[in-house]
Amino acid sequence: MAKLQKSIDKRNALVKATIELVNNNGFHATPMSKIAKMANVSPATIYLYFENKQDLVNQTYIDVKAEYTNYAFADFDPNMPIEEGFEMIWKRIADFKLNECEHAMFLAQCDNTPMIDEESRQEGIKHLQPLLDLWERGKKEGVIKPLSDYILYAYAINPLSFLMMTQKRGSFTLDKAHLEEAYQSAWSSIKMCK
Amino acid sequence: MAKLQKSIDKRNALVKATIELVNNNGFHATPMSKIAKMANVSPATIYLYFENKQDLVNQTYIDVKAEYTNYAFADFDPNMPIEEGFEMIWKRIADFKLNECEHAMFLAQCDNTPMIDEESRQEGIKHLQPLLDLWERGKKEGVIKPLSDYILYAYAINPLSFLMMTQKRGSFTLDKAHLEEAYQSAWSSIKMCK
DNA sequence: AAAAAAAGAATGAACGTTCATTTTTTCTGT
DNA sequence: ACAGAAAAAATGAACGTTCATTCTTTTTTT
Repeated sequence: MAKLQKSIDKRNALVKATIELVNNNGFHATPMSKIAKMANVSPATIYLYFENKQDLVNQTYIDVKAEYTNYAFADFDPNMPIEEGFEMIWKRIADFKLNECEHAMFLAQCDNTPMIDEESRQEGIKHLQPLLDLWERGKKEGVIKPLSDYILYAYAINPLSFLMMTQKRGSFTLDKAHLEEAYQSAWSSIKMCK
Repeated sequence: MAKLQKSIDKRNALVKATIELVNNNGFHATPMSKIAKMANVSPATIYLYFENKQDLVNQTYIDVKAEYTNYAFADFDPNMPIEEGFEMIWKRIADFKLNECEHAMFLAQCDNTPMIDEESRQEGIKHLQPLLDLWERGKKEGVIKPLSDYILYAYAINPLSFLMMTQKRGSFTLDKAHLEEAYQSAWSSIKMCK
């Protein structure tokens, strides 16, 4: 176990360094040598844990995506009432984007860039299923508008990425009150009107 | 004029090649030599038109951003009624993201990446003023929710970027009906409820 | 003929990756 | 429990390649 533990620590340090450097400099300006230095490791050691640079960034993406969805669904129970479940998930996602914003920024960069392999991208999407299931149920119950999942995501969830990004750029800070406003906008854009 | 024209043609070809290559391969995988080849120009010639690679990508960004806002506000008149003006701008933006989606994708990539200088980013934001002015007027008239411009943009405009991206990835196509639904979601997320 | 624009080849630096070696960990027999 | 052999992990230096940029020459325009 001691041996395995050490390996995991090193792998995590490499993933962490990748996130930080890609966030600050972009993929195009983060050489393996810098990643190694930041993780306190020799460049050659990276290749004991990852096949090559592409594999490192793919695996980092999948790791962070999994962390994101675990965080989002941590307290969620598929039997909850629709609105309650949605609010819980939405607020967990908002928390993630604000508290773990290094990780959220990394995902935003990956999602708009050809820097991740298509295969890893697909892998990352899978974990979102509970939210899609909730929407499906909501549509059947007549609580959620009968729109494509993509449109629902675009209006209910994706705006948080934009807000996180502008906040990170310093032009604007998202306080408690803003967050409640944003939640109301999100919910009202997907709920069935009475 | 012949000379000037020729120069402009060459500059445009370089900008166009940059957009196409960065879209398909990412900034990290588009060398100057490929840009030159695609523009039918020697690598050395790039440096007659641009200081260096960073300058080329900054200028490309500003060019595309200006094209975007020109397109968005082409038929807009600041004296229009709020809702009519918003609908016009929104639909022009939607058109741009669907018809000029190479350019829209390039902007999406730039906006979530540290590949553009902060100065050029600021330069690109300026042209959005007419929309902010419209919202300001809407808030005064009690037609638009009194929210921060960033939140309004996040819910009313930004979802289009996400939809364009997923459409480009082929998972989904945004038809006329979808577009009308999306517009209704956008408007209902920012309009004052009666 | 002079000036400007463009070209291809050249340059030095930086990159991703691998190689030969050293260090650390694990295993074995006593 | 422990010496020491075997295996595994880690390293720094080195390799070949590719890159952004520049230099010198050629071509085109004035």
